Amino acid sequence: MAKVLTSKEENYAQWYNDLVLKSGLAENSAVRGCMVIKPYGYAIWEKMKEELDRMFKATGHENAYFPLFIPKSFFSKEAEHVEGFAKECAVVTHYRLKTDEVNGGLMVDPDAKLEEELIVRPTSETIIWSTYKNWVQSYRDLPILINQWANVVRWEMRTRLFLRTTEFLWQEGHTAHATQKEAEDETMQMVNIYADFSERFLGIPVLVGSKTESEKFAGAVETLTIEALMQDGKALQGGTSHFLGQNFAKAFDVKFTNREGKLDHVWATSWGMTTRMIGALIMAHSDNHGLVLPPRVAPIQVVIVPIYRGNDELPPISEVANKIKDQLTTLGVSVKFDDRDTQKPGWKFAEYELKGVPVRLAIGPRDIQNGTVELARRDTLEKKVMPQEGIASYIKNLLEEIQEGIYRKAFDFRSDSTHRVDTWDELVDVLNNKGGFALAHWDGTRESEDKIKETKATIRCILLDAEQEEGKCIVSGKPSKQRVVIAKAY
RNA sequence: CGGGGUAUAGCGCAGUCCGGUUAGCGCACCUGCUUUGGGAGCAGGGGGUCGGGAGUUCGAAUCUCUCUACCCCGACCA
Repeated sequence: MAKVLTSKEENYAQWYNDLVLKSGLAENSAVRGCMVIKPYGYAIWEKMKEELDRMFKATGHENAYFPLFIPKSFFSKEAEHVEGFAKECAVVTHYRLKTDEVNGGLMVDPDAKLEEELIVRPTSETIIWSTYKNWVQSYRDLPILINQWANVVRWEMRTRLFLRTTEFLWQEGHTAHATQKEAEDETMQMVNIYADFSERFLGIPVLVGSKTESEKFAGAVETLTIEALMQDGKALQGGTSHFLGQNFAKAFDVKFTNREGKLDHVWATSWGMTTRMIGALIMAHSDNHGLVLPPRVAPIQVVIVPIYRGNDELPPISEVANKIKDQLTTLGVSVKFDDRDTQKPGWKFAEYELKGVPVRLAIGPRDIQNGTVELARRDTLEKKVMPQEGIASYIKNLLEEIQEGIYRKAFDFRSDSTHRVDTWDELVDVLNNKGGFALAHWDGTRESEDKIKETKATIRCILLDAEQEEGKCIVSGKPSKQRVVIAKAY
């Protein structure tokens, strides 16, 4: 096979980039740091969206939409929030262009300067909480359980396709509650939804934990996260779910009368997952032949490739192919019959491998004679000849098996890449030589955390379900009750 | 924002040091024939303001100045 991808072993970052481009998921655009998501990549996003949306609605959330622009003054209301986002905001200062009489072309009309600049949202807490203020007077108005599908802009220094782009797509949930407990439960519920989605749908095992003080969301009391492990041993933060306490309610003066007739500030959460998860999906499962997509997110689950010479051989093949396609469609499987005569079979095999289609069927004259098809699995690259009879239900089951197999493989990789370390030297050894997650005792101080950061790794999270054990901080030697997860990350 | 690099056909590159025919090569594209069970072969063909601007020169992809864009490495981040 012609080599179109740089191998993972040769250069992992290059492999990733090649893969995104060659498989047709996305490409860089004319705009710095912004990508074009191509149809195949967008189809994956639509699948993810569809499933997440279903999960949100099943837990009582509704979709709404808030403005792209946020008045600058809104940002200054929550101190930590400003601090966190001010450095990466795109700002609208004018509302009109005019012809440049001197240099030709267009120029910003200096007479069209805005009274107050508008920020292109990097996240919507501020505009949403300024709105919620008008929606809440009584505990009867609570909870508010809203999600929005949107694009946001963060002016990052360096960008990478899907992993970090200036503009990205995401969903952001913003809920308001009458009690602390209810908001905390919501925060927990949503991080668990992300974990479930990631594992069951994307086939990516995740650790669920809380962020340290220094790593949490700007303006949050607590940030819960899901952390996944990529094949190069680096961690990637998936979704995050924030317990915002009463911070935003206080900043935007959102008060309500509770059951006891007393005035109180509303309790808040926010949670989000982004197109970055497509990057995680790619890096978690794919190989040197291309993407490996779990069946549940694959836009095409089965592709049928006819093999024929001359137009006489095609009709009987098409007949069988269409029959199998219909059977699969009835079972809810998405199928593409690629009968283009502009590409050869070998070309198509390579192409669908690159695109990560889970199951490929090849049907040629031999199969017509014998009543068979050739079935190839993308995840294991196994091929075998199967009878046409009963192939649809076989594939239906096989897709489940593949979904499970992909998850299992990622899970085993993570297990093999998770190391308990008890000394500083062991930590450095894991980070520099082995990669993956290091589980280590930490004394909970900022000083020790900063020391860990000098290795270029960070504390990814404090596991929610970690076992309690006596230990000593690998930095300070001070006592610690449980281990935290340390890794280099994207 | 610091350090390094790049800009020549849709993509990837050579040519630039040392100025001089009509700016090449691979892939892709188009036409024809032969092919089709793992990215086909042969023949023919199309496609370029050499990133923009200014300068030096008889002559600039090549030298000088300038602007712009992008990439890589760091600090920031989902």
